[in-house]
Amino acid sequence: MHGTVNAFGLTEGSSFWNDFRYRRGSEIFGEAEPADRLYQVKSGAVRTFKLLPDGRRQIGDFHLAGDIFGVESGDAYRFTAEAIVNTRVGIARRETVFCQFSKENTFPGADVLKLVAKNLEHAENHVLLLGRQNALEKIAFFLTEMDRRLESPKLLMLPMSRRDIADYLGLTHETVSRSLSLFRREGILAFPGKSQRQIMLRDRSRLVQLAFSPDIGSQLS
Amino acid sequence: MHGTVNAFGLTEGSSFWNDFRYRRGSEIFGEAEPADRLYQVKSGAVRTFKLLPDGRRQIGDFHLAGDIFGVESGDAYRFTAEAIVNTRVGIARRETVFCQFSKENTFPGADVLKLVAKNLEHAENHVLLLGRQNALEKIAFFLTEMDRRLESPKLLMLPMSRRDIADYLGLTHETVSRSLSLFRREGILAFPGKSQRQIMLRDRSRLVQLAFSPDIGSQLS
DNA sequence: CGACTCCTTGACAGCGTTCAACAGTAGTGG
DNA sequence: CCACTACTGTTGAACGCTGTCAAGGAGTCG
Repeated sequence: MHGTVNAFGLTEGSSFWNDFRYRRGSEIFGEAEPADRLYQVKSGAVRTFKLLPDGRRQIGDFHLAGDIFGVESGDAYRFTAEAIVNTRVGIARRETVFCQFSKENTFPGADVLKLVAKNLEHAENHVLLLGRQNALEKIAFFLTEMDRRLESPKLLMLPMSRRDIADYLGLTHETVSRSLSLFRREGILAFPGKSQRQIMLRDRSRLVQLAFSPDIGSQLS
Repeated sequence: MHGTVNAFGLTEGSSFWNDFRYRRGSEIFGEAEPADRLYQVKSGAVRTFKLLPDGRRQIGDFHLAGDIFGVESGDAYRFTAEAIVNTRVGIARRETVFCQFSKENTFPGADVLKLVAKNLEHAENHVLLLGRQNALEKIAFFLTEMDRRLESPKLLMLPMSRRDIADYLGLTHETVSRSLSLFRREGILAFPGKSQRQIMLRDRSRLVQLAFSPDIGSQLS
């Protein structure tokens, strides 16, 4: 075995990751399908979501370069996964990965536990966000989260559409658009590029403050 | 070791559970406290929740007789736990339980993984509920969930208040009350007892249908 | 280049919240 | 056991946040 070992004990650049490519919008795996594989984003981005019978969609999480997704402790995937943009993905058979873990660790299962626990923590925070925060707080929180995960670049290059953001935050794409426009008018962010998905965060501290203050929004014009 | 082994491999009536009692409303553990214990509800009910800085509350889950709670893979609790009514709780030191697991299982970690995975699945469904369902769907879903967990009794005896339900579903207590009244007027449920927490489900199939149909609600008077 | 999709903005509607009042219930203490 | 008090639940009225519907322009992918 070769390659460097990351925080989850998964080797990067190792032989058991087979590279695949997905066109934007294409499905990587479907809800309720047998969960026999594990995935890692090499480049691009992925959304995992659930659908209600009438088509309403709730995105559970976005997966960016380096993220592992498709981790299940049961037999089937509980989300559908789609490529948001053209994406390169590493795929490994579940048994292969877990088997290699067993050889390397005195406490097999610890690493899959760590991955599941990370998902749980994210979902728990997501519940709080969806249940008790208003539109402006949600947008502020989302921007802060993406900024952190993309390591606070000069310019935030979002791979996802307004509708994706809406389906992640429990809003409509119109409300997302309006909230971003409001923040722009307030000078909190700017769209310096041609694409509206390139966002410059001009006041990160203000954004963090807004993420947990329901009333500040109403003070904005 | 004695006692029967349940689905999670935790022995019931076993020696490592120390019994404690909590008055209704009292705190069992607090968010961010060291997570060195594991809990099981013997009788009564518990709520676990997060608070925003300004006091808004989001209940993550209710724990009923038999349920295990306080399972963490990290160092600290991520929720506060309170007794909803006077409650008897079994408490075990975390190391004790995990240690006993190790002796009994060839795959240590599998059982805590199972518990964490169960929490994750619940949180994922909760995200869908909060993000994409309206008030009537939420209430119908909640009643169906409680009915299932209490094993479809003749009369649903809810331990929690309207406000608790509201904070679980991301609503206000007034909206919860109004929705329940609407269902009562429609003959879907009834309050046969003196307490409004005793609910008789008169049409379970209708309730399940309502839980995933946003438009049916508007057809009601 | 052309046909999409994506994003923004406006006008309006409606769902759920907010504020308020009141009745019923239950817990507390004499 | 009863009276007191606080909590709980219901309902009404008005408001406002967010959704819905619509249109138009910008961007992007093939």
